Amino acid sequence: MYANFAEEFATELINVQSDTELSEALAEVSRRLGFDHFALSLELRSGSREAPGLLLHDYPDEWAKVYVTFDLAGQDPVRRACDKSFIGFAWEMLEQMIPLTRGDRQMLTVGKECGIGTGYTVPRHLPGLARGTCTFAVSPDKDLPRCRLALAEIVGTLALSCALALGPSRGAETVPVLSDRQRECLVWTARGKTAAETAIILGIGTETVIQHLKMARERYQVHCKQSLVVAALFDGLIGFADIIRWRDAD
Amino acid sequence: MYANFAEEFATELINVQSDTELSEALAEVSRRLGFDHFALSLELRSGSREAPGLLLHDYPDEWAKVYVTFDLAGQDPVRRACDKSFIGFAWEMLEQMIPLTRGDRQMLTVGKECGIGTGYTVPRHLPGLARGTCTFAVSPDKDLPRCRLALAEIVGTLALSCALALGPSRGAETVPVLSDRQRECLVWTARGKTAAETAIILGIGTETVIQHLKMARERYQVHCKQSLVVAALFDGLIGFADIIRWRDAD
DNA sequence: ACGGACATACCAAGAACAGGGGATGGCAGC
DNA sequence: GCTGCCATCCCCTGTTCTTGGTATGTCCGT
Repeated sequence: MYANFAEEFATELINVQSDTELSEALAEVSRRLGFDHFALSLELRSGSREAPGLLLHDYPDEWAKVYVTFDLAGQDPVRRACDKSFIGFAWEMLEQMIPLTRGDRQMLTVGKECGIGTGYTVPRHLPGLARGTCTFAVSPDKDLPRCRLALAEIVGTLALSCALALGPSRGAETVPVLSDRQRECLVWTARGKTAAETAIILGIGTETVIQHLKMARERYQVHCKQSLVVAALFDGLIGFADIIRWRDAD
Repeated sequence: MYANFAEEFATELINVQSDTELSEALAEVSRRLGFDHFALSLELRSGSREAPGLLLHDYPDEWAKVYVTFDLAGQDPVRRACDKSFIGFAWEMLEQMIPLTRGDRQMLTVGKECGIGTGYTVPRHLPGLARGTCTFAVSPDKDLPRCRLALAEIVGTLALSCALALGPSRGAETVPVLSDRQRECLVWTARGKTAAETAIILGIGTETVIQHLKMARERYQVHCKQSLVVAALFDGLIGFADIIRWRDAD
């Protein structure tokens, strides 16, 4: 029976034309897989304004309200863990994936009180384009249907692909391009060097370094170092490996 | 059978300790799925220096040699398509995903001549950390085993996860733990807010924000904001999702 | 009940940076 | 030859950060 499950769902998704249809399909399939709730979120990075993204779920109203009003998305440990894994993960694994603060634990507890026990979240990223998650959750008193997690992985991936296809046709993506020198300055900055230190390292003037960083900030339309570093990291212009190794060496 | 296959493979991977073992496991599983070849590549983010990463495959020598000597990786249409999809794709879909140049088509033709007919590639990204693909291919005269593509998706994902785990052993490291308040300040800082702005947002004094950041820097043993943000991002204490959305909103 | 971790608040000196100007030379494309 | 982009350097003003302190009250676990 499971053999065809994924294909069935895939076929179903081909005909999906709207958010609502996708939502209904997901609701049904999550029940059939033995879950009580689903949540799909897709954030598109369109350079422009229009609110890019999609959030479909059938979480209890209470939880949804709490989540939105307190802007818990900004401190959701599940979302953070999504940046660490290629594959879906059960929430029990969170502790092994990322450090949990007290607030994180409390958040999970509040979730339980609102009817979300534990879950399995499928993370997907497209650098510079989109990031998405698809979560399947069960009520507090229940366990995850372990033998269906592989299916959940597939179903989640399919749903996210579908959501992506539903989104705005991605056109002129303007990923800022930095010059080599700008990038070099940026890397050293990310490594924690000051402009003056960077200047010595690169053998140029302090002012020049500041100028490069200034121009880099302009291109990324941010106005401070932190944001610049974060943006460049996210776009893949620089990578952690470029930086982290230098943490003990400096 | 479906569910078990994936779990079997997953169980097998848990015991994998080295590249070679992973390679062998992949070779075997790809045969069982009805493919003739596999290729797994994992690039860990480091723009420069030694290329840290992993390439496992059992492609014909001829093709491997051509691919490497002409540095075809830089112009591989399959790799380009990987930046467009959450889910694995059959190479027949390439045209619908990205524009194919003449060179691209030629490359696919040469591949065929070397014994690689068509394939299914599973792409995965982790912003700032890694980028990986797992491909299952068949000989020129054969078709993809359509009904096993869902399994290939799972198997590919598992293999990539395994490869990632094999990589930089971020094992018994003492990851600094920040208090919730410290983390909040950190998040707003990463979003590009100054201490004063953060203070207003959190409804506390500017000096207090500075104090929190001070203590956070101490715990991470860094002495500037950028490094703090980078370190926290790398450790997963904060995630890109916490930050990026706020780039246009500020 | 006590120590420890946390949140809050303040002070002060000096370094570093953001944002605003200009200015020069090199090099590629049209 | 002009234009545009890049790299380099310089100045200035005001703001923000870093780093070193001190101090109070709360909450939690043992």
